[in-house]
Amino acid sequence: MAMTAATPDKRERLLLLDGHSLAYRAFFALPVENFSTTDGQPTNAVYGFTSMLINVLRDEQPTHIAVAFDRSEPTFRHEQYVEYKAGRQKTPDEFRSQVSLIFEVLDALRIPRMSVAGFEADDIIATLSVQASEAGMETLVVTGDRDAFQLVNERVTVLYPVKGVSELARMDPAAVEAKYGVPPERYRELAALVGESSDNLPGVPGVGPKTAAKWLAKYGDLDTLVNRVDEIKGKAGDNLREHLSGVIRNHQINRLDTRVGLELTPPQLSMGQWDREEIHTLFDSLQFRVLRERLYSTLQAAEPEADEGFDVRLDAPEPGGLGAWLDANAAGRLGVAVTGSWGRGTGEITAIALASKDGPAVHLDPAELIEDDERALAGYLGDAARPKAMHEAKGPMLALAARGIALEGLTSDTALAAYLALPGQRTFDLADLALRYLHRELRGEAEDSGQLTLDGSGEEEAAEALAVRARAVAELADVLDADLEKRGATRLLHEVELPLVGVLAGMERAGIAVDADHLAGLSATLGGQVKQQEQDAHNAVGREFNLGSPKQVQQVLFDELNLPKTKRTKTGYTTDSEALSNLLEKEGHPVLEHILRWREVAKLKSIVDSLIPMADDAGRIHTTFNQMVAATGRLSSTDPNLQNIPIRTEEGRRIREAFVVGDGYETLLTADYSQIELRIMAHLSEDEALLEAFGSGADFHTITASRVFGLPPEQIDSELRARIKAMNYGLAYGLSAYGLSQQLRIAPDEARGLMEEYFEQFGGVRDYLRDVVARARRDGYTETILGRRRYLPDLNSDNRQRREMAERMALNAPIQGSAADIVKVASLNVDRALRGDGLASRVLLQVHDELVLEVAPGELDRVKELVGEQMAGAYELRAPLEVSMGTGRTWQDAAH
DNA sequence: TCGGAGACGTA
DNA sequence: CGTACGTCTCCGAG
Repeated sequence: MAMTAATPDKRERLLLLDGHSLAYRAFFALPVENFSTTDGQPTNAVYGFTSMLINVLRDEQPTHIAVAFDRSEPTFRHEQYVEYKAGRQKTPDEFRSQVSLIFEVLDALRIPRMSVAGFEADDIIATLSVQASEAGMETLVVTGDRDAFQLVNERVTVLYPVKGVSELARMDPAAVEAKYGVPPERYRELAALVGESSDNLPGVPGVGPKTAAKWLAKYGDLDTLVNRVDEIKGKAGDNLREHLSGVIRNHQINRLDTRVGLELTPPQLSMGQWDREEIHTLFDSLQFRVLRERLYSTLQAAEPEADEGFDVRLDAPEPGGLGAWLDANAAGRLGVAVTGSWGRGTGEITAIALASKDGPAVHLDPAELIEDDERALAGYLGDAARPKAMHEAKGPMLALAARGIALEGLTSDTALAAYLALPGQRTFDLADLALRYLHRELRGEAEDSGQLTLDGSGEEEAAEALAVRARAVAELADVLDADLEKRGATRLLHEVELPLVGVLAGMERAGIAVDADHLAGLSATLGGQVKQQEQDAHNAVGREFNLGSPKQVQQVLFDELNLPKTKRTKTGYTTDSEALSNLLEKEGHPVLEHILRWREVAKLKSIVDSLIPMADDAGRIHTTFNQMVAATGRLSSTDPNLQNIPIRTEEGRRIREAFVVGDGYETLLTADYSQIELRIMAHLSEDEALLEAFGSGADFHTITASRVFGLPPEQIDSELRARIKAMNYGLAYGLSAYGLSQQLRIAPDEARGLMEEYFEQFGGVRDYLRDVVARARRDGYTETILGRRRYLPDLNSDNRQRREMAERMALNAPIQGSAADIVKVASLNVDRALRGDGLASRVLLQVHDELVLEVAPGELDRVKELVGEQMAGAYELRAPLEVSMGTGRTWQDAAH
């Protein structure tokens, strides 16, 4: 950390910021195009302000702090001079929407913000700086308003942004004098002569800082200058005499008031403890990732409660003594921490530590254990009756399984528990959770007391660090148990998420077989097409360009070919497939077809090429399922993502043909839920008409369409059916009439009429959707059928974009989340039933509403029956779940 | 080298 | 101006 002149001393140091002035600076310094959230909320001012704030906290290490804001009401200056600040441009809307976000940042950081009717931020700052000086404090003022220079003295320094938001000029008395030629106490007089256009305070024409400083130097002060104004010669002298009253007025108005009545005094402004959770949530929603990291590294030391670590005693049982140690120390739940590596369905353990929440710990290197101890360890880990807690157990589970060690008896996974408590978080770092829930730093106590020996090779430290993790997990598990109980998520954790860990590990371990030759063939075919389309596109334009660069595509289409502009994006005009298809229809330029086609085949080729090297020696691909990322409760799949393998196009489906049944198995089986989300919507809304439509057994979209249009089902053509199908699905996403009109390419009025008629028939759905949002607004969260919550604080945001986004999330979360609940229960039950019946068939993949299984020879009939039963019976909905299945050698063949 | 932006694959 | 994800590529900032 760079700390030269700014090295903190013992003295108390008050930091005062001018909120509006700095935010306004940031607003114009940072391009709004580059600083917006994905949902379009501009954040350039918040970002710049927060960035400056963090920098100055880091560099100046203040002990006290406040941020002052202007108010919209007129101030005493307006009373003195009606033209004060007249002629200012109206504050841009993009700026105004960010002020409340800045308030949120400050509130989360527990930084007091102050504003007083009738006064400007500068007056508050002036008052506080005087009071601070009297209290013996040093003051730093950060503002983009030069008026503050009048406050500068030995105890008050102004930090003035010079360019952008990253550099602050340190204005102490010497710096002010060097820049303006007058000492700070004369600055007001100089400013009165020069004027301030942004405040609509005109100065003397032709007089700049140079001349003004010269006069003040010659006459000593403004009073004397005014008294002897006749002595000044030349044009400047004439101007001064002519504008003398203005100068005197300026001098009165630019004086900062140092006697504003305030509720807090400088000693009351000490830096408080900020709320890590709030900052997480807020910065997540603002999409400030880098800033959050910077904030944490700056303020980590400022978390006063976090000065404790974990005091763990490490036992070293004799060889052969592990069993006895476990009998003595593992009566209750132990925390288990593991180092090693894992992924792609396998892994390796390098060390393992066990610790109860208040007893001793043990650290083991599995490679060095004698046989007795290894047996004792495996026996303990595999014993379902001996409770354990881990943090992110799935990876270690894979690594243990690779050693032939089973892991049973997991009664908590602290990451998973935290995910249920705070499903919107991005990460569930153990150190973060220890701080948040235990108010402790993830480190040993020895380090704290300085007893750490530095001669070791680091092995001891590593062992202690792992023991600390095990201990932290043990303690955290209890606290999270209590937290989940309060949130009503205990059963969800113990009966769904925890047992699912093992099922997912099994799926990852199994992997799915691929036909390498088929993939290679596809890659070659697609490669040829990519080349061809690229060539054709270049020929159609008459020059080469990079089809993979949206920027170059924009240039070709809109600058060179002068095609009509499409919808705006942050950086230009969109070239997405919808826009290009529209252009193709209207303009018919051949290059459009080639770009679209190129994108299609290039995408497919990239998927194929990414899969090829993923296959292991046995020709199987192992994805990783993430159980803690989706805010709604869904799983996600990475490395590779097997939940987005193409299916919509003929060529896409060719990729599905590459996923095949593996050696020793008879066939693949896919089983999926029909319209699970719509059934859930019918269930939750209890809309009689909708439930009846599901009960009738006929085509759901046709039946609902026939009700809406008042026609018999046989008169519902594909066009009418498609409209209602779009409505049916769109409702669960918070679709608007406008959105529907866009999708169906009909007039907004027509779409609105369609929605009205729909709700006429299915009023229960409308009531339910309304109610869901209202309840979420009141409670702060939505809930699924199994009690999985999603917290949506933005439902009460005063920012419309954010609020409406949160409303759509509130509509969708119970539906998507309940579907996720059901599929998870189904996965568990299918797996359990397969094991229970001693079958060798196994689940390989879960794709949101679909399971893919590999069926062992001779088991197909039993497996089909079992899967159908377990999936349909996973949850009793008022619109009963329906499952359809298909089998085949490949994933594609198994489609149905 | 990293990360944002744009595009696009799935449910 | 319809939710939830992950990955690829390009390209500018560091």
